[in-house]
Amino acid sequence: MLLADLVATSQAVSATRSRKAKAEALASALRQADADELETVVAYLGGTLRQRRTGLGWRGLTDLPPPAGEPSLGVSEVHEAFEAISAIAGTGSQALRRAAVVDLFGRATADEQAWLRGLVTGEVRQGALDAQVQEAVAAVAEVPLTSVRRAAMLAGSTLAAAVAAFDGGEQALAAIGLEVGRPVLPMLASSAPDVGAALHKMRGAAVAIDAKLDGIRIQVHRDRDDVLVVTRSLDDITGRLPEVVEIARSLPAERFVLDGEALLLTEDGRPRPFQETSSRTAQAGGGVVAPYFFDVLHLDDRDLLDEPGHERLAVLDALVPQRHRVGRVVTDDLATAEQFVADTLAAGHEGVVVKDLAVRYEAGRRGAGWIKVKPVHTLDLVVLAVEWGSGRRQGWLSNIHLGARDADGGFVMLGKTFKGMTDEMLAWQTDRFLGLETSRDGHVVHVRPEQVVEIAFDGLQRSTRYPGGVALRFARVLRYRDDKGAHEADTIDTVRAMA
DNA sequence: TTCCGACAGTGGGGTCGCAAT
DNA sequence: ATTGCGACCCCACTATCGGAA
Repeated sequence: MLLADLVATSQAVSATRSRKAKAEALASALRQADADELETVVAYLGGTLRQRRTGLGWRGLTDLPPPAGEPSLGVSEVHEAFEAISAIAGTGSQALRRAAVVDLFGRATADEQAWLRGLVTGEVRQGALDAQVQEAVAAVAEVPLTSVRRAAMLAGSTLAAAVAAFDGGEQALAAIGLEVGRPVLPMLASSAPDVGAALHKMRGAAVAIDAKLDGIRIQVHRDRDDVLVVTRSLDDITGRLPEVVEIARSLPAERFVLDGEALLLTEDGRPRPFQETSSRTAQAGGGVVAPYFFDVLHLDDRDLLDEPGHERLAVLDALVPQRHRVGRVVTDDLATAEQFVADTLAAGHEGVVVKDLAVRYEAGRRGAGWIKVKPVHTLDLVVLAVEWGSGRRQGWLSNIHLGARDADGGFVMLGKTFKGMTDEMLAWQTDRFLGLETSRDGHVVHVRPEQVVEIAFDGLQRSTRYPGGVALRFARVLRYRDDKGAHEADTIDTVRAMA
């Protein structure tokens, strides 16, 4: 199969908004693929390379050679080229990598170059990724979609599920189960503004409320002496968390899979800021990053994924000592729930996760069974500049620069945000900020600091990037405030007092 | 007919290691 | 020694489609 066929498919997928039509287009490309190139085709249709890291990014793909006039590259040929490039990563030979890139891209047409660049940077943007590919795989292999999805979650890979579906059909898919030592996509939580709303969504069902720790999500597999620790994206970080490995080995069982959070604590048991856990997790030394578990997926040849939450928690409590579990309360009473939230926040944690005790462990899903609740802070800030958007925001001013007032009438930048804007707001702010424009610098439009915006955020973090030494975490727009002038915006002193 | 779950897209700040300067 | 890039950690939010209610 030619790369050009894949690029044409991707263009057809982009051209329609119908998800069914997208899946149809993906399926017809799958039907054309030879058996020996199927894995590459599945990966590429889903917008991902088969290599975890290539050392290439947007910068490494500027200054490309002139494109070829006619398409000639085969799909497998492209995969082999990226294999070679990936092998160079880590050897330190930039010149070799550059030569390989020039060779590959020099054989690609202009369309193919652009598409390959998107593939490398993860910006294929065809309105279809894993989920649509799974749909196409199910259609072509003539197996139920639910079987493909389930296998993909349990194998931690759509590619593995696709291979099973094509090789052995529904039987092969069904044979993919939870395997100790093979990471599973973690279950995720949806969110609610407060515990009252979360409990309401549970419709009176019995719930467990867990403390939400602000660390690194970990999945820990142990098979006798073998321990594997992976992150939310299933990266292996076993070597960086020796304390977690030790604790896993100390638990009274031979084989298990645990879900939890790794977190750096101070001597007195207070959680350290996320930045410190992150730093300590990226290297060794400098304090103990301990695990705090909240779920168990497998214990000594017993799969627990399909057991209800209350059953899994009973197993967890029997396996893991309390000092390595997250704080938890089981209740259906709002006042008890609110008290637990207050206590958890007072202990320095990020928030809570409300969990329906009846639901199974839905690997890879952001289900309604788990709902996170975190407190939100707000500030009235002034827009200092705006950036032109890309993709569906092309032609709109999108990403806004935020500043707090300082003592001598100036402003201190605290970060940027593009979140929380409706299309209507994007249209309005494009017009508004062009009216306030003072100068341009690349894709940045500087404006007179007159527009006040109410910003929600999760907290403040230490910053070396911004002049005030602090930055907003997860900033998003709530609304523009036309009832306030810039002189009434919050000050950097107010911000520092919050930190 | 309306509602809502799941997806994809659009980017944010911070951390590290590594190579080029 | 400093800087820029790539790869991952943590993410929130809106628009949209299509099946569920």
